[in-house]
Amino acid sequence: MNLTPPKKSESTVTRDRLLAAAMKVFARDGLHRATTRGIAEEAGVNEVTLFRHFQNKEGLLAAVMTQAVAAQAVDHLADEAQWTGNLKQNLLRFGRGFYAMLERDEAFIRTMVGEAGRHPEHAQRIILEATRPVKARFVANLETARKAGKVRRGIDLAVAADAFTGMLFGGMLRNTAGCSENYSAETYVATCVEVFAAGLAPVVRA
Amino acid sequence: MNLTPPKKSESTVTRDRLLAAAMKVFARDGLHRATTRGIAEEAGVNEVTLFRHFQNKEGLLAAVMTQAVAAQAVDHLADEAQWTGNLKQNLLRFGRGFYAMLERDEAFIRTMVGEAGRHPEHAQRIILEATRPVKARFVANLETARKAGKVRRGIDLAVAADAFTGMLFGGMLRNTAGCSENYSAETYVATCVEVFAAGLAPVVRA
DNA sequence: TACAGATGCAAGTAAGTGCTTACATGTGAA
DNA sequence: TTCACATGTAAGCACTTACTTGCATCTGTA
Repeated sequence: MNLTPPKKSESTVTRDRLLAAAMKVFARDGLHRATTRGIAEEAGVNEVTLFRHFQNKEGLLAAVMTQAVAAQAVDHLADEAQWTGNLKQNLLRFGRGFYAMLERDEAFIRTMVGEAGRHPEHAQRIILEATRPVKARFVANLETARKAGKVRRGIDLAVAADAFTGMLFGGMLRNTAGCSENYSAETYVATCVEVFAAGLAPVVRA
Repeated sequence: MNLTPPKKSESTVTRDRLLAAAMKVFARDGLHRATTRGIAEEAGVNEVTLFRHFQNKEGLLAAVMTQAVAAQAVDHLADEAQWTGNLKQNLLRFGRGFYAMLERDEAFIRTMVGEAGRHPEHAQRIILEATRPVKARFVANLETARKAGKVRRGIDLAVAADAFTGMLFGGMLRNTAGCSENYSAETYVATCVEVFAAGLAPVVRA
């Protein structure tokens, strides 16, 4: 059997198309329901070519995961250069951007959540690597705000940051499932920011 | 037909064992990966018996969903009888109970999240029916607290309630995936409560 | 031109899947 | 006993899936 992966520049085009198609089909149909035939068809490529590039379906999945991490690139969301003015405005801008990103990748995120129990190491790596830089900057910005006296003490800001993103995350899953009654996604994000900002605000003493 | 069958027939026992096994295997392997053979084996029942009770795999899934809603029964979590004392303590008790429930049903919840895009009507129904009573009471309690002057105005408490549970939900998904660094689930819940309670607290004027 | 790597195409294999059919066994009630 | 009913056993069908093999075709380069 010939296992040597092709590695010329022309083949990388095919490889990329396969990766994009796999990402799409995996997200749409789930990891198990997705078929190599369907992925090859989506890529406009022969199924055999798929196996020539990635030895098997699992290899393809691993490549998709690895690429997905690099493709996220949402660092700008927490860019400290933009973190001026009052805390609430910053949280609102960050929250909106973060939520929009979650909504855009909803399908893929859902399958990741569902399959995380079956592929713990993959899921853990992808989540950590994809969110680490954003989270680090977000936390740093919160701590800067604290030094400026805009955030009270007594709260672990790393945990609070997870609480904030988790709030948006859980809300997005609920909203996109059609389980939010009588309010929009924007309302949800705004409420999250309102409560979170007030929750971090320094205590006013009479 | 016979109107009074108080005796639990043998058939009902088999049916319940199949439902329990299906719930377990669906949660463990995912809806598609789960096989009728595997479910029957888990139930200690012949595969043919499965098809005699539920016409097909989809019928079994529907029955599992229907039963899952009834099996939740976590209304007590937001029981107003317990909502005395200060708001933060109540939120902490509610939050801990809610989070524990999420953690207990993690596997099933994950597959539901993952499959929600493929079974929108089922997922929506199960989420709404399972969470509606809890949410209704939770919101009612928050509004009672507001009337007592413990919660500020200008916030839609129904949305805020979703934000709180969403925060716990998102955190549970992250924690159980091993993506929370350096802190425990209890710390997470406590931080959520700390921030949320402060976020709802009335504004103190100097 | 000659060659090598990348792809397409046709066909097939082994395994697994949902689901069915036919028949035998046990049990409780009339 | 007799009989209906729930279940077990064995076998199989029609289909899908991951993956393989062999060979033809194209394309860029030396």
